[in-house]
Amino acid sequence: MPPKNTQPKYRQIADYLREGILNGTFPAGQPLPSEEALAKQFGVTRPTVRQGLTELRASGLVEVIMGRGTFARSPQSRPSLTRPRGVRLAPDGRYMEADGIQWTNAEPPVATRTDAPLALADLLRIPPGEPMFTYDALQTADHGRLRQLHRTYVPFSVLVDTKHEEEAPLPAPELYVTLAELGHELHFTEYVRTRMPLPDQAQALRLPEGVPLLHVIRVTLTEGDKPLALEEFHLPGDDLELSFRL
Amino acid sequence: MPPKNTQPKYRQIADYLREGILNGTFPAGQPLPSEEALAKQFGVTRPTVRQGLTELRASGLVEVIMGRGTFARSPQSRPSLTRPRGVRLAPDGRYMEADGIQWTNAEPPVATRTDAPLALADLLRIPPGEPMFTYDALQTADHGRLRQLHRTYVPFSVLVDTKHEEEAPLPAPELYVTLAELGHELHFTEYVRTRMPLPDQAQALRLPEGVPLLHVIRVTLTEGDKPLALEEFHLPGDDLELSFRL
DNA sequence: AAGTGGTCTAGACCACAAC
DNA sequence: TTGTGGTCTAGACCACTTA
Repeated sequence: MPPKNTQPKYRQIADYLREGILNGTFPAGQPLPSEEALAKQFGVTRPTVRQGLTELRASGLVEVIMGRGTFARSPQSRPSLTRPRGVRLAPDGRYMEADGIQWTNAEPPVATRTDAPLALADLLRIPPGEPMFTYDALQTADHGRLRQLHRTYVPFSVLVDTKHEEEAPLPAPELYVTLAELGHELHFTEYVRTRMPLPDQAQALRLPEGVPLLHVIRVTLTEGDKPLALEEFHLPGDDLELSFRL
Repeated sequence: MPPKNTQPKYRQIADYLREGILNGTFPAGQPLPSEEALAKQFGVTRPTVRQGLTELRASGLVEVIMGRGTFARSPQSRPSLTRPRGVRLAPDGRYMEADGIQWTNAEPPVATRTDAPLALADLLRIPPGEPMFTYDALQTADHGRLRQLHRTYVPFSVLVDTKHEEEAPLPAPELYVTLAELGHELHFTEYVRTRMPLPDQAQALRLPEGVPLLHVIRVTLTEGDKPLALEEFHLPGDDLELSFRL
């Protein structure tokens, strides 16, 4: 038996379209041929065409607008926004993000208490299960065009013998002032990961199909590298890059 | 007419399975019910079940092994590897990656000349179209368990009046020595992006379905912030995180 | 051999957008 | 009204894995 070296039809269709999108035959923003037209062109039925298109959607190369058509997305172009990561200490004792973005909470932030899951306990060097103050916020800027999910964790143990023992501290950037007032010189480490969003994350961040998340964990440390607090950021992976000075 | 508030069947199936994966009903590494079983359970046909499973695949929650079944993937757990980003200058004048990983080229690296595309010309502050030395390598470490795509760009203009005017310089880390010998004190900025891989990238990095890429651009600069060279890294987005000290 | 997922057909009917 | 994509059926046959 000769080896089978033919690709499945739906993949040939996907390859044809991807090729066209990357080489400019199907320019970004322009509609692809309709599913019906592709079915006729390739001599297959519509479900087969759709199977190919599903691949392109999952890889973010294509965007579907209901009732209008399937559109090529700009692929590997430059992100429109670069966010320098860092925290600056102003002369007045306040802290500012290096990117200078002014966020507002889309909804009132949710303050709760969480027991530290293993992964976070590890980064905070506290026992798993230790209670933490938790802040949860969906933040927007630039009239809703920028979005991020922001979560703050402060272990109870960090705040014993302070006025915050019973009352939740404010989230960053005020949190940094609170921590600095405990007598520490703060510094920060960030951990960057990526993954595909869950449906609720995709909705909150208005992510198109096939667009991953950037997941940033920022740990606030003392000068002696003792972890004080942890923040989680979920950022849209399209049209955004982070920059770090090494 | 009452508003239609029923989810499509395939999405109900996807939600049911995703829920089960996240809450432990379907533990990571364990097989989900077969497509046939799910079809019977939900009273639908197999294509409908598969449409739901396609969603979970694209979001990386599920892995399919041909002939064996569909398996839950560990979702948001901690990555097994943290790579501190940075470059260290050893006393002997050599440079080392902060993560200490020793990479070997899976295949001989490909040296070519490229004309600077707009996005890279911008970061290197050279005119678009200026020729650059280019190195391309698929690197592995830890017996092939770690993989990264590495590309180096050095504009011709940086190397005029040096012995490398005609002969391509070696890629990093030797490149840094070469650049330092031009009399510069080097520093580095990294830009982090994410996106879904193209098929060839997914294959080279052995990425499972639904796993995004980390795309890191490192620019080597003089003490006066003049860009000298640029490297691109494509890293698997699962099971890996980058860390940066701010 | 039995069980799994992979590919594909040939339709049907619906929801949405533009004209 | 027409054209687009969205959902779903009821199969068929194939390829791969395990026993």
